[in-house]
Amino acid sequence: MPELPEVEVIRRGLAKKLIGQTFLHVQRNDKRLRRQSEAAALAALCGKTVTRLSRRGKYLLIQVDDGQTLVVHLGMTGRLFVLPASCPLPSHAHLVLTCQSGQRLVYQDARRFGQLVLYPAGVRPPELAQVGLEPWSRRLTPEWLAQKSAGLTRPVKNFLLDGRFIAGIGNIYASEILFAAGLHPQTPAGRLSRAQWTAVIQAGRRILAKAIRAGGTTIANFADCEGQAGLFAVQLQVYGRAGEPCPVCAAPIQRLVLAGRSTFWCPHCQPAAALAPLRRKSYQTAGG
DNA sequence: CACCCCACCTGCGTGC
DNA sequence: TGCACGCAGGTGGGGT
Repeated sequence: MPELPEVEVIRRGLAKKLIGQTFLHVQRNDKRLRRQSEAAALAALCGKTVTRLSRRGKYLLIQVDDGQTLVVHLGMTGRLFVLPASCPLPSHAHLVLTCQSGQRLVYQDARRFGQLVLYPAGVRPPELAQVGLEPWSRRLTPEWLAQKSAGLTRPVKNFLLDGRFIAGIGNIYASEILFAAGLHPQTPAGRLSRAQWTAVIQAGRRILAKAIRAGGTTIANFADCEGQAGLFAVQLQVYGRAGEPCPVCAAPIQRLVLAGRSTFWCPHCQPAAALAPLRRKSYQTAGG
């Protein structure tokens, strides 16, 4: 689930159900997460009313009326959903917040790569300081990306996965965005032209927005308490499709591993020839 | 610095 | 049926 679109879909769904709800009971199991507050600290949510749900990159922020903020990260397998009182808890339910309506907010995470940290009022969560620009930020421009990537030789795929630059892009959408932008995933980040960065920004915004819209149909399943099985109805063009024909040109989709992560691309639509290192020079001096 | 590798976990699909 | 293995949507600490 957990790239920006999925977190945003969850945020919107939870906002409808949780804002104004008061937590009457806090239940935390003894399994460690990647980052966590102690169970005793989480108990401070008891009696507090949800005022706001926001998102920063892949982090979900649940704010309550005394100013505390529960910062949630879903890791690889984390899920957040609201269960009717009658529904049994699923396995790997690490945090259960019972509302005055009887509904329960559940954090479930099989692999436990996620985070549940409660910060007091006035404290700025330090992990958010590392989060880069939101994809729709006005500050996200081809010039900004050119500056940040100047001199970097790492593949542009790895650059997109580095949330300190653009926040929220994960392994699936990195491949999808580069396909839409017509860029070979191994292109050195520092060699992209201004036009290529523009294509990355535009493809990124379009694909992420489309995924959010598609994910909207998914959250309803959570509401109906059948959230276990195959969720995201996102139309993936290349991810996970090695050997299948490219939806644009029918060439077989290729798979390669970059920074230890599966990467999918079309050899015809994303030719390595797009490297064009010559074009970079004038652009680098111009773009700063 | 920049970059890569790997650990952190459980579950699922595949092939023997 | 059982088991070993590879793979999985993320992050960040540590090594090169």
